[in-house]
Amino acid sequence: MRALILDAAKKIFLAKGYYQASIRNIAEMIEYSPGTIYLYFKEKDEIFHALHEEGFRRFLTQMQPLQHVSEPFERLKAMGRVYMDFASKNKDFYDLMFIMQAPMNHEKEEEWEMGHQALNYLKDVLRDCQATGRFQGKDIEYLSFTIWSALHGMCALYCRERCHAYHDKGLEAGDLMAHGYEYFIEMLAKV
Amino acid sequence: MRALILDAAKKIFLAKGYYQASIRNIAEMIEYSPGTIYLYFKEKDEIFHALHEEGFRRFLTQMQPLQHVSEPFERLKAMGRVYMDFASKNKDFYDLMFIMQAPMNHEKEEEWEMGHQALNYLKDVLRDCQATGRFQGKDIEYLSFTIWSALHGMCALYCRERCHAYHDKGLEAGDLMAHGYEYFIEMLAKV
DNA sequence: TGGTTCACTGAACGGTGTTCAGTATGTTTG
DNA sequence: CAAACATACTGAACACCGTTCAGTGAACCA
Repeated sequence: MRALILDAAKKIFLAKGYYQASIRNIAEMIEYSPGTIYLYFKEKDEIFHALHEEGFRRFLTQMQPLQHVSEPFERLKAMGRVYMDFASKNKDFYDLMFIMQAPMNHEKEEEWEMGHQALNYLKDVLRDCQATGRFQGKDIEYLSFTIWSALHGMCALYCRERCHAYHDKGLEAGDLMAHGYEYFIEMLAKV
Repeated sequence: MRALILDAAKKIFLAKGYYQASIRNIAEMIEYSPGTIYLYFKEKDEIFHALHEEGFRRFLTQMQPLQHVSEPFERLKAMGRVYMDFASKNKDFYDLMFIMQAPMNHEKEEEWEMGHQALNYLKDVLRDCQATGRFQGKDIEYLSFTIWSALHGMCALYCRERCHAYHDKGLEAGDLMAHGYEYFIEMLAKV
């Protein structure tokens, strides 16, 4: 039943966004009464959280294979590409995971476990880079934040349609993301 | 009257966010009935839009003086600092302007005029940088996107509380932003 | 057969954005 | 001065929302 609800919720959440999606919509889709959903989830946020986790599971699944790329900087570049790719192809999951406000209210910070794991992948690869002589003298915390931010910035502008600012130039979002990433990596390679 | 409504709306919007803020709240604050607000604004989105514009007005007001910094790369750095500063000190305006989803639905893209102006400030300073030999061979559109994204990324993670991922390390958001910016500028200087 | 448990319902509560017939206060005109 | 019109505002109503909970019916066990 939980799975049935989550499946419908996923469709509706991702199609309409957190606030436009309603418990009644979800109930209608699975042909149950709204009350039923509350037998399986304490509140709307809890459904959100379950999807949040699924997003991170997918995300980590795509990241994990890259741990086998041995050259650290190559690994870092590959991880970045996968990150951007994940956002492009799972716009709504990305939004849910990194932009939406809804769930963080309730101080459920312990549930960010998977987020920390993803961040650790990044920090690890940066440490490995340092072992090969890159990023000398840089603080891993600050550096990881800088890199994460640069990628997140592009993805967030994309997800929230701020790339339209470039539309009149005939530039399509995918192009922007690809070139933006390329430029950033070039900068990163020189630091 | 419009001003009275906007003033109350600003307080409530910025305190509660777009979706938590209600027309009834605003009406209550100014001691009028909810219906009255609809005599001055077609819908909730229109109030949002008015605030959106005020945000950009403030933003541009802080940017404008920097046009007098003559050395282009110094001007770029100063603009970046002002951008980050604006986001830190006007978190809610920043959210409204660059993250919230609400208003963009209605294809009111012509109203992004001020956004374009801000973006042009960035592109102009980049062209000036190129004239002094920096950023050779780089496309202004892509480069401006890369830079905007890097700053936006930090601000967006800050606004939507994703910096908490660093909290257990005793790192405060302001620190992260400052060092993240510093690192990014260092990278930019080398490209 | 009676009692208990379980899954589910749907009306109800207090909230939301939005509309609109109605009111009450000027202002203008005959 | 009175009648006609204009303006400013109200607040009940509509259709939605998340959430709760008394009640229903079927399944199981004694």
